[in-house]
Amino acid sequence: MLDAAERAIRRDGAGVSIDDIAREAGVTKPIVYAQVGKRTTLSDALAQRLADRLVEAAKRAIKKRRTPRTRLVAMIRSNLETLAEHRELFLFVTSGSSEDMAQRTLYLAGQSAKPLAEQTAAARTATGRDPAVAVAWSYAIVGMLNMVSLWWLTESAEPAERVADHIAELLWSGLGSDSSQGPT
Amino acid sequence: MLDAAERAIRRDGAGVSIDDIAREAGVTKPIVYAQVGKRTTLSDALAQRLADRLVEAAKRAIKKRRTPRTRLVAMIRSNLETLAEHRELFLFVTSGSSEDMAQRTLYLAGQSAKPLAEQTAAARTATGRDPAVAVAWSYAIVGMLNMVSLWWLTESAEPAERVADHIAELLWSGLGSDSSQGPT
DNA sequence: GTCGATATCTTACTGACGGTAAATACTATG
DNA sequence: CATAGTATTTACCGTCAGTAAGATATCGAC
Repeated sequence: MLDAAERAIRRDGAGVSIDDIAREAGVTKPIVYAQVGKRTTLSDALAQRLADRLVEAAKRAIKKRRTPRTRLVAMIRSNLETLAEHRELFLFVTSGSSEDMAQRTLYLAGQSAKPLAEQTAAARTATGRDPAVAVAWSYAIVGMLNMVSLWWLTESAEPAERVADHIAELLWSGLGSDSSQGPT
Repeated sequence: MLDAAERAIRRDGAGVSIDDIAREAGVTKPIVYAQVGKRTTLSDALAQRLADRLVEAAKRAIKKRRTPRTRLVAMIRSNLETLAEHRELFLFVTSGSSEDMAQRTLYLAGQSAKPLAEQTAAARTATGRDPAVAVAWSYAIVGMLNMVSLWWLTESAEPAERVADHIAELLWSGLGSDSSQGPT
């Protein structure tokens, strides 16, 4: 059923109607409602699947790399490519009106961010630094990746590799690595 | 008229209907359509205003600071507080279904990001480094700020000051400042 | 095999909303 | 007062989320 929903989204775009999804699943609307609840519930479930895939792909991607820096590049690139593969699904789960979208976006972000946060907290604790930044950092990184992905998917012609390199440099070395610059 | 729309959004939330906006403006629906066009046009116009305010507030905030690093903290904090002040408006312009929301989110981001991008490019050119990263970095930073703001507005109880400090540290020094960590 | 009960699916409906066309009130000019 | 033209409203259409009532199938009892 969720698979059918994904097929319908892939075919008809993020603005697909429940009726379309039902048709794609070979049933009628009330069946969809009985199985997955209202639209927001469906979105939540699909967001969960997407988050799982992102985390899964990231894990697979960084397994081959050895240094933290190359792992970072691999993770970013994996994120770009996974979202490119599920473009409409990504738009579907991040759309939806008002309060609800905020909740779901945060949930999606939170799922992706949790591994990052745990590890960042552990690493900082291990080196005797404040782990309190971990949660904020995780959301920051996920938000960054989401926006960059959206931009890359929609407006950029650069290869994923290049974009991933750029973002990794920012994320790894920061703006301060050249001390003469900063926001004006 | 746009002011009335903002009042309606503030009062009734991001899911406000055009009829509500018209009522708030003391007119009827077709007048709204005649003056600002369809819902997406309205959203675009309000996104522009919000972007202007963000840039304006950021400029004001960093004027008092001297070092790049403190300017960065001030900019982030200004972003958090400005979006907190316009929470519902922020949710309104970043919602909306499907393809359309992507366009507008990118536009909003692009507006906020433009000053950042120009300056980053200039600074990097001045120090003999590749300025090609500038555009990607701008979107990255804006996405980061948006997500952190959303999280902070919705789920965090920490003061803006602390969050701004955390994010500034990430953005200024990067993940690599302690070389033992990195994504797993 | 037939009848009745229960679970399952579908058709049909409601309410809300975005967007627009037709109707109406208003104003200016002769 | 009449008429032309404009501003505004009322009334409408199509679409869609969500649900209730009706139809159909399944299964047990006799």
